[in-house]
Amino acid sequence: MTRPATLNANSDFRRAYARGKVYTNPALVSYVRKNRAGICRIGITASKKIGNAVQRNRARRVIRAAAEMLPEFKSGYDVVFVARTKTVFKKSTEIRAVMEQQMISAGVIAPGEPQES
RNA sequence: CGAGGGGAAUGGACGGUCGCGCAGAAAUGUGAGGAAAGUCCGGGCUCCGCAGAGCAGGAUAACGGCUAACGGCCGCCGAGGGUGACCUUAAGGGAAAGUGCAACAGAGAGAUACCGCCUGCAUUUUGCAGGUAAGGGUGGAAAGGCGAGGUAAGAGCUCACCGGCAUAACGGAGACGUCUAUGCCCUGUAAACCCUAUCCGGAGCAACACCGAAGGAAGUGGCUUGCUCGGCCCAUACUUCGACGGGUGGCACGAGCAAAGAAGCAAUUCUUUGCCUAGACAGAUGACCGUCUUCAAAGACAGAACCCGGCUUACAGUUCCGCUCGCAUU
RNA sequence: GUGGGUAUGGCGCAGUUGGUUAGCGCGUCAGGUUGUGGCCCUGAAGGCCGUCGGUUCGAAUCCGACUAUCCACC
Repeated sequence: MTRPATLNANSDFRRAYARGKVYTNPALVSYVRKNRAGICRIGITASKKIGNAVQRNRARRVIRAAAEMLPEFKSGYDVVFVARTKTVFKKSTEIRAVMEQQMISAGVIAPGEPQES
């Protein structure tokens, strides 16, 4: 998928945490919520618990690279990916497998679609 | 061969595919560090204010130099540590301006008489008065140390020697050193108050300027450093709400980088030539693969946020150049 | 970016113009009391005062560097 629109506002993140569906894994946590904008937006967070600035940047980049390897998301969803401590030590291909499974469960991507990469 | 000490460098290299920030019409170019970190100092820049003055407050502390400046660096002296190479230096102004403190122990902590010694009086063991800091004991520290003279016993009371401090002379650019002379109010503490010398206006790029919003609403005299004096603007001013909001600039050509030469022990400075090398605003570097180096292929510490000079702290592995000590051999 | 605070037994806190041996409450352990438990009484253990270094005769206290954590402002 191409690089989508990003979530910026704190209120959007709070809405996703409060009302979205949660999918957890030791390497990645995903919050999915429908929006009314008609487009798909993605937010990535890496808290101070992850580590220093290098490790937080690394976690964000790995998650972004994993998302770009997946097929196009259905429009009308806000997706928030939260990095965890183990995300830093994973490769993007490992994150992609976890993310694909979570997105299929959420119905954001259809199962069995051919992968772009 | 073993042990150690100093200085310098590197922080995998090259290439391919997909993707990202910035510049560009496009092709394409370019894209994190030695510490970008901590924010401990110093400066540039911007605004406030302004002929500003004083007090308060803060910082620094041998000497000479470098620098835009510094609490930094270089050189050098003193002190301390090490057999040595070398290292540390908040230990490096003033205790002889003044004040304070020195618990416990001890008789007594710049002030003294517990034991002791000596003298006198009373006198039986002893008691009282005076003198005394040589000896005992306490303590981290006890009148600078030690010897002689001297004395009733003693005492820098006097003298010689030694240490410390101050002044003078000589050498040195200076800190300082040397020997000599003279004097001495010779415990420690100034990371206790303090004194001396030097320096410091305040705030920070979320500064600041402009555009837009609605020149909308409410309130009040306000600004100038903590205080005082002095000064400035006066309702077109200031504060709050609107508004933890939007956009543009500030924003990268700079105390810049590289090479060569010159001055200097060095820090550093000068001259010439060449180069342009991140600029985001929720924030750009990721994924996969090949070759080489390697036992092994990335696995150290770590991500610019206005910009520089330092300091401090973190750091896997590797390389290079001097030096010291010990043992052995020639 | 700027400024400030805190760190002391398992927990919550005192103690900082330097002084001998660092206290308090709760908790823990042992004993007593009770038919048993609680309450209560008695006693004990548990601290290199966040780390490293310095000043001093002597540092939880003063000074410097570092670490962790909390807070405020623009």
